[in-house]
Amino acid sequence: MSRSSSGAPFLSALRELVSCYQAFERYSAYHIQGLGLTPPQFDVVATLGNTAGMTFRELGERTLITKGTLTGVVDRLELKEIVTRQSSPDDGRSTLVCLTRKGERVFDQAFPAHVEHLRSAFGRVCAKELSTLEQGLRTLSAALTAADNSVTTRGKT
Amino acid sequence: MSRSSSGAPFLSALRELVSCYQAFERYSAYHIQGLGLTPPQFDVVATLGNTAGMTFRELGERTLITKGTLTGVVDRLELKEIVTRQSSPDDGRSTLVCLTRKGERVFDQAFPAHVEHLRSAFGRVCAKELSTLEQGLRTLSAALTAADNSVTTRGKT
DNA sequence: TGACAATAGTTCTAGGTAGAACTAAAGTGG
DNA sequence: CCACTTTAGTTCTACCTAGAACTATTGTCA
Repeated sequence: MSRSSSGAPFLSALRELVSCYQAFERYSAYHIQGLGLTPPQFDVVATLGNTAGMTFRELGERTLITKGTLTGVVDRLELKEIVTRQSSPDDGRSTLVCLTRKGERVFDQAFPAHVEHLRSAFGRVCAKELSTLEQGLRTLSAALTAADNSVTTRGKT
Repeated sequence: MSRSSSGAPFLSALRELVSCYQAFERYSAYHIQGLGLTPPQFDVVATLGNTAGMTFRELGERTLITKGTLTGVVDRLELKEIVTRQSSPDDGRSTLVCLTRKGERVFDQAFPAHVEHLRSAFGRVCAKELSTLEQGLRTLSAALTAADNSVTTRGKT
């Protein structure tokens, strides 16, 4: 999707979106890996922080990781003794994922440090510009979602 | 990286960046998979289109796919008879990747269709807003790159 | 020209990804 | 109460991913 010279003006905005996202991922992942976690693992730990645990379903909704993938991510966090699986008392189908004591320590140390890491990049952009950017992204997201709906619902009425 | 409520204002811009990118990926991938290709495979085909072929190195630079990954992507395109590997006449180390005749047909059919698919989403956003967005993304990319450099070069002077 | 460094691809490892098929446990409606 | 449907997780397949180690070739320079 990294097209170069081509006839359509919107493609250059698109290229910028992709490369900005990749720059963020790179920057973020660099720090997270220094903590001994992968980005999805960090995402799970950050989501479970300061909660009493949650089901796979809930965890998947918040992290945007699909359930099949989540099984593996939680497996590896369990091996590292950062989370545990506990069967839900009120629903025999669901499993609660909770931070262990060690997991809480990881969260308390890693989460603020990561936010600080991000701030040291985002802080270079003035607040006004950041909010304009956020608004533009919102508009584009909406356009993509709208276009997506009008394509994927073709004839499903 | 999909943090919810938290103390820092820049996190909401960040969330928007991630979800916008994901919306784009979803929208784009949906169409590409309808063509029987994966997004990286399409990226390779689109890059090779209207060229006489290029080396793995060049192809990797343009698609932002690292060489280890590229080997596998090209393997699968070769199985589908969309590209071929040819050893370079002037450098015994390098391999040229070229579209086959079938690959060219795929390109001619898929590439304009995909640009059109994208236009039907991006066209919903006015040109002015799109260009403001592009500028904001550029600024943020630069901030991320700058922050990245000042972190990864720690003491490497 | 002969050691040594750089470069091009491949291979291997560990992990993430979606989606489909599967199992078990709840709900639901007759 | 029993079939039927839905929901929760797991498993499986096929793919992408980076990065490190490896092979083969080429360039360098003394």
